[in-house]
Amino acid sequence: MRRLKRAVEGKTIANAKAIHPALLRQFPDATARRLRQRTIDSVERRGKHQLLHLDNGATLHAHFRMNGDWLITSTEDPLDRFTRAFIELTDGTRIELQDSRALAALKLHPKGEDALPALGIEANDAMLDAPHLKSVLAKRRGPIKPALMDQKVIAGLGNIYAAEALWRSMISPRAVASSISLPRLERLADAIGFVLKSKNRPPGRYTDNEFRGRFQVYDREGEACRRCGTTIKRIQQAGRSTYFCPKCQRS
DNA sequence: CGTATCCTGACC
DNA sequence: GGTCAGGATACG
Repeated sequence: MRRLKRAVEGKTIANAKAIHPALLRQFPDATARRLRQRTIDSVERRGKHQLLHLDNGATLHAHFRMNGDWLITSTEDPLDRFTRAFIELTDGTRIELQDSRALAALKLHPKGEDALPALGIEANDAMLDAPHLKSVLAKRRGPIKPALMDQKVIAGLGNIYAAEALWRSMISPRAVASSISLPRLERLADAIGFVLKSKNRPPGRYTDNEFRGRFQVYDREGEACRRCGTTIKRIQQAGRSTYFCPKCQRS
């Protein structure tokens, strides 16, 4: 999002296009054409959502989902093999929505229309503390790990960092969300802040092989817990893999 | 609440 | 060929 911001803020769109059926459904040519000659006033992030605010009050909403990323290129460059949509600016900059699985969201919202779903507190907000967690988790019946990944509970936390935060705070991913004690929620809130700090996470994407194994539990099934040596386990929760240490993460 | 679904690619 | 993948949503 920061790279996007640097590349497009204050610039004017020359052309835009989706080039994959899944993207075209949400961003048809008629919509793409409406972006022409619009200036991008600002780029904003909310949770995992990116909002490009245009000079006519409309908002272009982008969400990478699983695999998405922005490629910043030039209009002279050939399109990347996995580019599913792109926006070209009048200065020759092109931003490509690179998304092999084509699961990303790209949608233009006219002025006045809400581009965002309901979202909880930002994962990196200093106001995210134990009392806040207590109140948003109070009426959840299920386990904590899926609750942490619910964007209405916390905006911006996903599968990796939910697992990392639970490992750091020594809380079982299966712990019932509503019945976690305040002291443990305090550890959890601190852990969320910690694991998201840039100095505590890999500088690249986790699939960039050189950055794997940089997590404490995520994707470490069968390896030794870095705290107690116990073998890291993988379970399924809400259809997603959860990695955790069965010994030092307690319910 | 969990599950199926949207997609394609990497890896076994 | 099967399994898994950083996410969200519609549905039961």
